[in-house]
Amino acid sequence: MKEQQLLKSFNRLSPDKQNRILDASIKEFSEHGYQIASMNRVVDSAGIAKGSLFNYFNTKSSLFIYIYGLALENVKDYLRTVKDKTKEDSFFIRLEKIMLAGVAFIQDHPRLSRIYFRMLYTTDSPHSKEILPELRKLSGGYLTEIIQDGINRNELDKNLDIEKTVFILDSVLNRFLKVSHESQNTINAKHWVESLCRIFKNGMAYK
Amino acid sequence: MKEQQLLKSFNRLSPDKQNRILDASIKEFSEHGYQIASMNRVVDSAGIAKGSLFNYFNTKSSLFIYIYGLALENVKDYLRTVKDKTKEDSFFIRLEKIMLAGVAFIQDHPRLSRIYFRMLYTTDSPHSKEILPELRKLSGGYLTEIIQDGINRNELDKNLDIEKTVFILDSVLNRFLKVSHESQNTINAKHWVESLCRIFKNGMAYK
Amino acid sequence: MKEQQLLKSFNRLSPDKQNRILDASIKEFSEHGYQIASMNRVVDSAGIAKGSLFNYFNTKSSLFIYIYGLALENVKDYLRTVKDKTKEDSFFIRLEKIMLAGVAFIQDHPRLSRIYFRMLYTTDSPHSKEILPELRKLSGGYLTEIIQDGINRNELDKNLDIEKTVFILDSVLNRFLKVSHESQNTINAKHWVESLCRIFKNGMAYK
Amino acid sequence: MKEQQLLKSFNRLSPDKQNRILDASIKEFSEHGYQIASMNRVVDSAGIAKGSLFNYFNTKSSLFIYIYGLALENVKDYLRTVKDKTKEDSFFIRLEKIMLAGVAFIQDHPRLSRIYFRMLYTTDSPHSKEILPELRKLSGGYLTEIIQDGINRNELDKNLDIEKTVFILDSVLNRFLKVSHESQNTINAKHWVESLCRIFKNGMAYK
DNA sequence: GATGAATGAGATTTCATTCAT
DNA sequence: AATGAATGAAATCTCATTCAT
Repeated sequence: MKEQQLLKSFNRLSPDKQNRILDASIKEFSEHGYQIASMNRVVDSAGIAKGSLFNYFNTKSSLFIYIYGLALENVKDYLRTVKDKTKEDSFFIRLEKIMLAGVAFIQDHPRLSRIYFRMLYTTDSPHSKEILPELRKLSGGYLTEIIQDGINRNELDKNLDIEKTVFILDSVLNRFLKVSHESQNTINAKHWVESLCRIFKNGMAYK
Repeated sequence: MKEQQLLKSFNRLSPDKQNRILDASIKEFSEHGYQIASMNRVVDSAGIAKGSLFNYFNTKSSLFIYIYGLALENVKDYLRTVKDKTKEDSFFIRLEKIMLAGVAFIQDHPRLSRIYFRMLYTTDSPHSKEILPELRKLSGGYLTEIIQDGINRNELDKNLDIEKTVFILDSVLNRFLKVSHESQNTINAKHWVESLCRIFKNGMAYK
Repeated sequence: MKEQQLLKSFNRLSPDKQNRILDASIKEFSEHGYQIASMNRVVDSAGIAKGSLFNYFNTKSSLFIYIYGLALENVKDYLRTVKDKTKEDSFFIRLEKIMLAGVAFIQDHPRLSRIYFRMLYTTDSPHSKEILPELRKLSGGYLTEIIQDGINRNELDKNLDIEKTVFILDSVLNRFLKVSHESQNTINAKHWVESLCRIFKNGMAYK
Repeated sequence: MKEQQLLKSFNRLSPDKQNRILDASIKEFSEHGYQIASMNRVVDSAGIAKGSLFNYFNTKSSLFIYIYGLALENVKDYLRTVKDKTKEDSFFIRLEKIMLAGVAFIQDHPRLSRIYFRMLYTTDSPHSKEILPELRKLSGGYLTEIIQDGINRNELDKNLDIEKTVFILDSVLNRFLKVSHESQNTINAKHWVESLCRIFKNGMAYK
């Protein structure tokens, strides 16, 4: 309830001020991670008083959680959108489109992406113990649905161990997006995606 | 040369003291990562004077690099050993054994493993810009050799795109070991490994 | 701009607190010079928290520069005042008055004087490479004007090498003031000044 | 007696080692002054054990005093030599030669010169309270003799106030040498010396 | 005589948070 | 609601000196 009130307080600010604060916070957390991020730098770069920031967000931790929530909302939106858009595609085409949409998302939201990747790979944030499983469950559930669709349409092997298949796709997808993020999209994404999906489809064994 | 002298200085210490310092440092870096790791805590937990630690390692950064080097040596040893031991095995058997050996390594060296995983996934360490590619090259080269062996023996598809295959195996392997590390080996590793390799072998498509 | 803000921050303090901080800083820098001066001692002697001092002045260096600026302003004021007051005097009378006014200045501002002398003679301060020439130019320009006045009024030798004359007067003046400062004004300033000026006037040669 | 023993201990070292230590010490004190000079850097740069340096010189302070004594001996030698060499010259010629010899000394011994100038102008060394008057007395006595010679030969005004004349010459001489030292001898020393001496000789007044 | 490991005080600076105005 | 002064703990690192070997 208190928290609610605080956010109300933040939400009542002028959009311009809200944006300055969000920009500064996203920048800070994406560049430094949670622990090293500095509230001092946030207020300096947002051009507000130090006390004000603590009026809107009681603690550094709660500011972070707010920012993290934003990043998560964005990711969820993207996942939902791309799922809907590819409803009619066959499984492997759909997978390709999902991966390429991820690359595009990273290009459009580099700093939010960085926060998202940090959450996936570090443990220095508040609630990180709860966040990581939450994220894994999110992408796991998502891929499970896609795979189930593929099975239902007779595009995937009926005897597939779904849990392991999800694991493989999730691992490769995340790593691919991370590399794409780190390399600042200089790789040929389309070619990579096609090659990876071909291997998923056919396996590696000699035929 | 100066560096050499410093390490000499550390190496001249009694093995007991060396171990106390290494234990404390590994613990600190594995629990907190580079930036948050505290030299104060290291000296407290090693039971030495603050000045002494800085006599052995000029800076926090150089202590970290030393510890990182240790972790890397251990990983390299393990990789070499398991490759030699599995020379005669067919590709997918070999892959299974490598993965299971990784799980065993993590059980035996939980803190070094954590440092290794940190290096793979964070960017807050000195030289991390150089370290990550170095590690990727290490595991990439390793897997390339294993795959090439498999192709030479007609166990793998001759038309495989090796680079992408390495990418897939590396992603899944790392993620699997990371999960195994995080879950403290409570999962059924053998079952997982078999299932994952079966999918690698056969692919996901309906037949 | 940031600097501006910081000074604002300091200027907003109560005059009493400002003075305690200035007193403590001037004392510290005048007694120890820049490098040995200790921010710890400053906060202790000013009776403020360590963090506070760094709120007002980001760094030791910027505190020093502020204090140095104060000293410089005081010196410039004194120079301007005494020049105006002695407009009508003949050259050597004027010179005497300037020197005696310097002695008085030192008596009134012993610690600022010490900082000023430190800047003239040491190289351990930030920007000291730029400061020394700045100070030399200040006193050089000043003396040049005085001398030029003397020449215009036919009180000084028309063939004087002005640059060298400035050099001589500057050297002796500074040394005289420094000695006066070190001896805590126990010498007979008036007598010294008269004697020195007589030699300047007549030279040393046998006539 | 203890001190004596220590120096004996230092003097018994091989000339090579002595020189390495002296070089390192002179470098350190000339670059940093007494307080900032670091015994650690001295041993590093001399390539000896830390304990050894403290065997030869009990304390940082006594090392400094030894080095300072060296610088002083060098200066005294130079003063004696140039005085003897110019016995036959008339006063103002002699003065010119003394000044130019000073410039040459600085060129030959830049680091000892720096230590000497530091002693003249800073107060951060042990015994600096006693050292400064000692140095002033040294150069004062020296100039007094030279001036007295000039008076005896009827080259200088018999009514000169010797004390003040010494003061003027000492001030200008020191400042001139300091500037020469700082400018790394890029000024035209001969021209400066002649001009300065001409003014000393004739005075500044309109004739 | 030579060595260098050991020490702990002290240096500057950053930090999240509080609270009176 | 907004402000920014105040705080002291904690960070990394340097230092001259001692002393057992």
